Amino acid sequence: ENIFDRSRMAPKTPIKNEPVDLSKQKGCTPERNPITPVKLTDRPQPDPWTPTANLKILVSAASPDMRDREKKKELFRPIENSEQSDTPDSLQYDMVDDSTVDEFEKQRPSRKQKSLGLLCQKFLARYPSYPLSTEKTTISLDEVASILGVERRRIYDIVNVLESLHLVSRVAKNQYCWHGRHNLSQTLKTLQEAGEVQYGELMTFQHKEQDLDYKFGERKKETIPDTQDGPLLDFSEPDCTSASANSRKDKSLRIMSQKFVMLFLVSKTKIVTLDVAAKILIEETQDTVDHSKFKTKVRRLYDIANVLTSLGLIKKVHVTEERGRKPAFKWIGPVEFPGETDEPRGNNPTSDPLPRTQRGVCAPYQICATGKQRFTRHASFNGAQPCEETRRKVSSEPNSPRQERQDEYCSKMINLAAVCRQKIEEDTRNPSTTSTLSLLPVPGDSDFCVNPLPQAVFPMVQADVPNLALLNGVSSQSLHPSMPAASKTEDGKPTLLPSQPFLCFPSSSLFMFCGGLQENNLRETLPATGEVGNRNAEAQAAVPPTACQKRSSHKCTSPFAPVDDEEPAAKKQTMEQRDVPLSLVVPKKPFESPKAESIPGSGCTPAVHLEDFHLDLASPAAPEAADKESTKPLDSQEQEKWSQNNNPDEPSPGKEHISKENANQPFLPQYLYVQPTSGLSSFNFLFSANQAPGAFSLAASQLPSMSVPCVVVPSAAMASFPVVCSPTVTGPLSPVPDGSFSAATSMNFSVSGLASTAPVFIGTTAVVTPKVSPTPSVDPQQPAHPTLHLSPVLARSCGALKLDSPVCMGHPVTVLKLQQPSSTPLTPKSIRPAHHEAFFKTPGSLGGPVAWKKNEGNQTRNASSVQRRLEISSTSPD
DNA sequence: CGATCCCGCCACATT
DNA sequence: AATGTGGCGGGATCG
Repeated sequence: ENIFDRSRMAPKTPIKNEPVDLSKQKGCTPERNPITPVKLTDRPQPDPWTPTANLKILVSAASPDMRDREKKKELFRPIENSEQSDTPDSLQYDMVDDSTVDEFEKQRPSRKQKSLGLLCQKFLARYPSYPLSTEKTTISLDEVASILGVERRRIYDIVNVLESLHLVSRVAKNQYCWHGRHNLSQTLKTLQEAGEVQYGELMTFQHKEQDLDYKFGERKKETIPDTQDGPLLDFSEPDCTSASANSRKDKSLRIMSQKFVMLFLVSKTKIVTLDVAAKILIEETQDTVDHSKFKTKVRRLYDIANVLTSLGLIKKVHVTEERGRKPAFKWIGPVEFPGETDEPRGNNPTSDPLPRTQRGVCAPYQICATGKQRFTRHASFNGAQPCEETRRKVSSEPNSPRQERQDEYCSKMINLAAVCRQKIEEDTRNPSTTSTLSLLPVPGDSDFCVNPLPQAVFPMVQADVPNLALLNGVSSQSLHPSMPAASKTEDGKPTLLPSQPFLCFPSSSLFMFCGGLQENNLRETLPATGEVGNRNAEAQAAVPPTACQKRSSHKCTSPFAPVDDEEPAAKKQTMEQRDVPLSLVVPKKPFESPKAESIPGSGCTPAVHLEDFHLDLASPAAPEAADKESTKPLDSQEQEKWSQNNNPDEPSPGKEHISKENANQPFLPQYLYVQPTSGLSSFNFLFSANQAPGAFSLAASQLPSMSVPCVVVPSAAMASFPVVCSPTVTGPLSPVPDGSFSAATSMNFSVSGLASTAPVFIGTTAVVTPKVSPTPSVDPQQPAHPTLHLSPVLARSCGALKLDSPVCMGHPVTVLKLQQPSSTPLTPKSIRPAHHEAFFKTPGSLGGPVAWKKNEGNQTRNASSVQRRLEISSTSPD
């Protein structure tokens, strides 16, 4: 019976009758040419076309499932088919199915069948990924909607996302022009650049939010205003802006989509959790508060993610945390965008793939090519903003400025940090998942957007708290104890990253460092490992190669020394190039690297990585360790550079300031420092801010590597220490080998200085999985990739550390031991239990713990995760 | 029960 | 005013 109906229906009438979508769609389309389909509903359809029709209706009404099945079937059809032919055919199929269906009832694919992702696939199947330039394909929304059998609304969802990536552009009223992926890389590149910049802003916002939240209204300052501008503007972008016309509406989906993509591109790890993304995206909303809002954002993100997934740009993964697993998405699309530097952004008509003309309209969506322009507005930052160019050039830039920015910058950093952390956490949680972040890998290019700004940051922070910083990771430990070891692998394996320079911060405050990791570094790291391993065996934590901090370097300088500003651009550049990885040194002793040991190393690879982040905290006594690290000589050159830059800074200021509150000096801009809130005081995190999207694909993909470098510094200790930055730098470009060494060296370097004090450095460990390494990235020597992976450090261990001395972590570095390790009792509790909270807080948040708590309550989300970990870590320590 | 996310109301934009 | 767009969130479904 059904069959009949359908057959008939299809051709003839549209489905009015049926409530069911299916029918409508199919049937309708044809008739409806007029584009917008009217709702079926409109007509209530009294008469059933056929007897069967009635049945159908009944059925559908009765059992949604049934309907679903039908739909499913439709869906099932090969996409290709679906295109045109479908319509009619589909009916048939359905019919057939129906009969069978009953049987199948169980299945009821329904919902899934209707998923946006599937719909998107069908949609995409209709058009060539790389259409000939000559042909322009126009897409009629109505047509597509009818063909695909969905409401137009759904098509908008898809198209909006595609438009954000410039795969399509809107030409007119129901018309879109299909561009295909020709420009995708450019777009991504642009987004990446813009992302760096923007993020900062966003991040800021977040801070605010947090702060705000818990605080009473103290909003901090200025920030607020910015918020708005920031993000949105970007999109609006420079060129296109023209129209600012688009009003606000533009925003959402399209912008959200771009931002979401940016997050991926910016993050070292290519993984972004939904909640993190939502938070970031909410930025605008300073309020955040609403839970509902968050929910809504997440919903939208799912929509976007579905489309991106269909495009093959991301994939779903889960990051397991202590609490549970969190949904996350991993970027699987291209990471680097070679060639085109700044391509002509949309501006050039010529190049621009998209038809600019229309653009006016589109414009908003477009991304600003480079963030630069946008920056203008950011200018406030002070020129700091480095667009890519700037960054790159950093040298040119005057860094100095910035105080103002600092704040902003800081905030940004923080945000990033938060993000990173989460990622890390995530990774840690589920090592298995893979999710890791790959941080390091930042490509040389990756610059840190922020960098420039940074200097100021520190000052703000200051709060200080005492103790150490932790990394999350902890939880992971609990999960897999073994893990830790892995990270280390100490054996020197690759894990360590050689290159990173260290930073030490005294004070409690958090700092952000930025280090870009460069590829080179990464690579380098590998080689280094051996050395590293030597040093400390495990310890090595420090070494994370990757970190490149180009910027950081200068930043560092600036911060430290008042001088910063002065820095010669040139230096900066150099520095940048070199990136210094930060390495943190942690007190080594403790660990014996339980982890490492435990893990035989390589074996664990992936998992390990995840865990990676552990910090060693073991003994305060670190100095020795430091020494070890230091052992290696870096490339002199690089070091020198650093030294130049850094040195000045470091020496003096670091210590003091930090210790104090002043902190004006921002160290490395590149990293984020998170000041502990009162509660947490103990930990400080540093995250590399760098976007470094560049990370190339790591081989790792499999592995989750985190790129994020995190550093935790115990505040207390810090004071005593001078800041050390190891400039490890390896030239980014440079020679690989050097790199490795350099890293090491850097470490050494720092150490030496520190040693006396016995500061601790913590490096995030970058663990590389041996296996992983395979990615041949470049030179064999540089197994680098692997290096990329950082291992998260465990917080607890940190905790321990903090006690004694300050710790510095270099993000790229691997941390060596982390947690658990035997010796260290990591348990934080002993150390300072209270503090964890602070962890992620933004500097602003300094406020007492209390405030913090509030936050939790309110926004659990933001902080919560981190905090949780912390807590957990503390508790869990194994 | 949390994660997903379909569905479509309805406001705002455009014609 | 009609129609195009698309924000938004209830609530169903999945896992």
